[in-house]
Amino acid sequence: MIADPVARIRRFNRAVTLEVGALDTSFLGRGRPLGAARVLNAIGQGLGDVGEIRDALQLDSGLMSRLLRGLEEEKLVVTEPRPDDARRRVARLTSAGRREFAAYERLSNQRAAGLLARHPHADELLAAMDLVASALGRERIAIEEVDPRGEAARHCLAEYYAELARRFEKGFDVSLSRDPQAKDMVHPRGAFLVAMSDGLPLACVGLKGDGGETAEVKRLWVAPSARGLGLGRKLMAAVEERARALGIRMLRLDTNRALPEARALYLKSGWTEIPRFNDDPYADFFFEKRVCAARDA
Amino acid sequence: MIADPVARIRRFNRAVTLEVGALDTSFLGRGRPLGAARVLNAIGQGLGDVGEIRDALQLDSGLMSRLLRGLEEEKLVVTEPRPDDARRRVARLTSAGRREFAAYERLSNQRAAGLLARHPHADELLAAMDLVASALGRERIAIEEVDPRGEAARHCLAEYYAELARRFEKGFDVSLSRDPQAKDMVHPRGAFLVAMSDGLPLACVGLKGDGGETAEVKRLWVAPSARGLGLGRKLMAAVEERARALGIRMLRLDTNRALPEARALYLKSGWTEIPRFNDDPYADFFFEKRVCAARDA
DNA sequence: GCCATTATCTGACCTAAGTCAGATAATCAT
DNA sequence: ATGATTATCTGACTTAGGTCAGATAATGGC
Repeated sequence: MIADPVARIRRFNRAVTLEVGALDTSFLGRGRPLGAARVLNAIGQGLGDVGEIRDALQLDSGLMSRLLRGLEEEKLVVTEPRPDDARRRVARLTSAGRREFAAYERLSNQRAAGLLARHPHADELLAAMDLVASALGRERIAIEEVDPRGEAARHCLAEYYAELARRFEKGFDVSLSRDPQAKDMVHPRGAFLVAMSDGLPLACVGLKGDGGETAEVKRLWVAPSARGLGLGRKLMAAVEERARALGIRMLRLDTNRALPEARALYLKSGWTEIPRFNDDPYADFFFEKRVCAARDA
Repeated sequence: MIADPVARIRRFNRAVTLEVGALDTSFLGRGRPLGAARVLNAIGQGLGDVGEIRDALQLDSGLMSRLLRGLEEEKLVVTEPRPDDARRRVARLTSAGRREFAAYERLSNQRAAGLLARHPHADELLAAMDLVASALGRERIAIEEVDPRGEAARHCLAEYYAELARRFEKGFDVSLSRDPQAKDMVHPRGAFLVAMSDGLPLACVGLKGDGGETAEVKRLWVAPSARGLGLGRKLMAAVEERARALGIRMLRLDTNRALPEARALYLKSGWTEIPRFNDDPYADFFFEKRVCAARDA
């Protein structure tokens, strides 16, 4: 009873409400109501269109308008009609606005850093926070196609290689593996997909093509804090879809015996085991799947 | 940069604000503003004194008074002066109030249960939530003396035995260990202390005495989600203090080689290793510490 | 018994947030 | 060109939450 799951969630809610409540009122620490601070923050994050901000913050149009007027009176923001459609207006920060936005950012960062400094095992705390945030925000996870040399992809790949090094019996050295060139994983030969959750990349998969009708699926990885959310399955479906759009007819992949959950996923989602098709020292199992085929035929 | 700890904490804050914000407005789901719902909830939790509620919810006395009048008008609450001091008033729920309180409880429980049901690895999510809640609430962890047969103690001991079974090479069977009688761990022979964090017991330790000047420290355990917060050290200090108050002059304990962190704690906090003093099959190391001695002498 | 203290309540007032019905002006479809 | 649609703004109004200066009444110390 005392460890009743529901009671534990409610304890979590109380703990977090206290902490996050303090965070909200810290916005008031700069003498501006929360609503105005939120709008300033949204503009600082890069939102410009008034309608966009309104949607993002779920504000009534009247309220939005007034908050914007207030920020204009403070000379933190200027608005102007959009050249291509003069009904819409775009807002941007003045230099004073940028200073003020930076001050809010600093405050938030200080609070977060303070929390970390107070906790002796910051790594575990962060991992737990990631897990909770991913679970709570699972409806807001979006699959995006990104540049495999960009920040999000590099983050995923670094975590992926580190995990292989931990899990493979003999460790993992990326230079021994058949490392695909990044240019084989960008349009129009291939693609690189990541699952983004509020700015944090949680999972990735690469599609490596050579311009022909066959391509290879590589680098499937899901962050430990996001396992169980079905991201592997979603990414595999997305990469198949992407391959179909690129005119690819046959997909292949290889995997290692130290990754049983990956093999289970492939078996479960329509892949067929085939004989070895390369000499990668880390590859133990080989699969293929035809795309563009009639469904369930 | 993308995995910058501060950015990750802020992502956590955003995810949780959305979830907890929805929770707050769900209080509005019963047509009552948040303030009134909070007061009703506080009374339902057992707070009676008006001043106590005011302190707990951090409300201005004027606002508190008005919220209470509102609940009285709704016939959910009655207040009366306290017999021993007629300046103070106590509030309690009417039967309609109890029904309303129960409805809020049901709503909260449903929300929590819904969250669990949506997540495939509920255990890990709960463990992560416990860890975050314990870290955020570390200033609000209190050490209490409890009955070793009570709910909090039984919860700790069950977790403790389960952990020993996992970590000992040959498993753990409590019947083989020299299990102290509960009556040896209550006043005036001994004590049982738990560290409580908002209703959840996070750690425990027992002091087993026989009425003489020597006693034994047993059953030191810290929940995995609370390790690194210094609770082990705090409990050992508290149990020493408690022993001193009971007139005990010498403490002893034994521990197993599979628990290196416990041994390190004893070595670090002034315990002396001594020869085996019992035939417990699970004991590998033995320590003693003199209490009532001059500090650092 | 008297006075300072304490707990609660009341009235006056304020700000933040949000709602809603038009007003205004630009754009789109025909 | 004209009427419907769209984006934003303005004014009037409401509710929630909160502050503050006394009012009221009970208590405790002397």
